[in-house]
Amino acid sequence: MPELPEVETVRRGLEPVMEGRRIAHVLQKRPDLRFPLPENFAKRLTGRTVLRLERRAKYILIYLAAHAKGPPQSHHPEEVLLIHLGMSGRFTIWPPKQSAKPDDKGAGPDGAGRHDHIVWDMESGHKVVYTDHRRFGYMDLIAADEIETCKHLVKLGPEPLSNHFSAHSLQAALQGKRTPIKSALLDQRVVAGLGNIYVCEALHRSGISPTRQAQMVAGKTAKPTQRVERLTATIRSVLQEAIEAGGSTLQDYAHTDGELGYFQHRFKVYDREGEPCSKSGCKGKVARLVQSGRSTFYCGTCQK
DNA sequence: AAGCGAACCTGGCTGC
DNA sequence: TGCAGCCAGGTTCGCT
Repeated sequence: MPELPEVETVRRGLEPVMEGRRIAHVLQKRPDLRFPLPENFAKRLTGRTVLRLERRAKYILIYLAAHAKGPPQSHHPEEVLLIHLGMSGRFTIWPPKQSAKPDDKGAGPDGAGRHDHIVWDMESGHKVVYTDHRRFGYMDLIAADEIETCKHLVKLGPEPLSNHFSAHSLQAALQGKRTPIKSALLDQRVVAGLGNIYVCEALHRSGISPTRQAQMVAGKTAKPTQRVERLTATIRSVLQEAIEAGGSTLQDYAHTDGELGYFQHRFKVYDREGEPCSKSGCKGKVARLVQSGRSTFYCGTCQK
């Protein structure tokens, strides 16, 4: 599920519980997620203070202080805990002393749920539980001065909400690509953080057919085409609006069950096969097709 | 070299 | 109710 807006929402949800706080205890229930967890993973996190939480594309980056507070321990360098949520990774925050029962998705306050894999006990008494039933998620520990060049991040394209992403950069990235624009936008080297949902949404909003070849969207000159201009703007607005929608769900997370990131707002085309197109004035209806093994939802009438 | 399908793993839903 | 088959929001690998 998690694309850039969901990952950002999770990051914001973890921040108040983790930033500036110490990890008092780590429970690691299995040696691997998608990949093996780092050597001595639990030990290396225990006692470390979280400096700040950042996000790059779909990765959460948790910066850990160089030295543990309290009793002297080994002198760790400053490190970054890098987290990818895969398809089904999620975090749940359990406030201190809550004697809650496991929720209906199998997560429990003590990490007792069937797919609860990692539990961080913060010094404040909060528990942060990582649950991932498909186990496509992963975590790694990277020296802070190597984070930008580490294997996970080094090939990523521009961050879509930053100044590094522009009609000009997108134009250049799409040129010469014969693959459909839908597939090109899923390529994290072209622009980082989009997934299947937001690619469908951005293409719909910009009126571009998902089957159009990337190189035909971009044209041959350095000057961005109108389609690329529109696409750049809609990628930004679709993501920005989704982050705002996610932010509003965070405000009452304490109200609910502490689960982060799973705001379900309805999308304009995604998963709406057969419904009328929502674009004003358009009489088309939403169709579904499969491109490189993934569902694409689009309107054949207003997307050209 | 680019681009596509399969694989990774588990669970939920649909239809017979 | 049971069960086979299909589907899932991501990434990587291996083949053409």
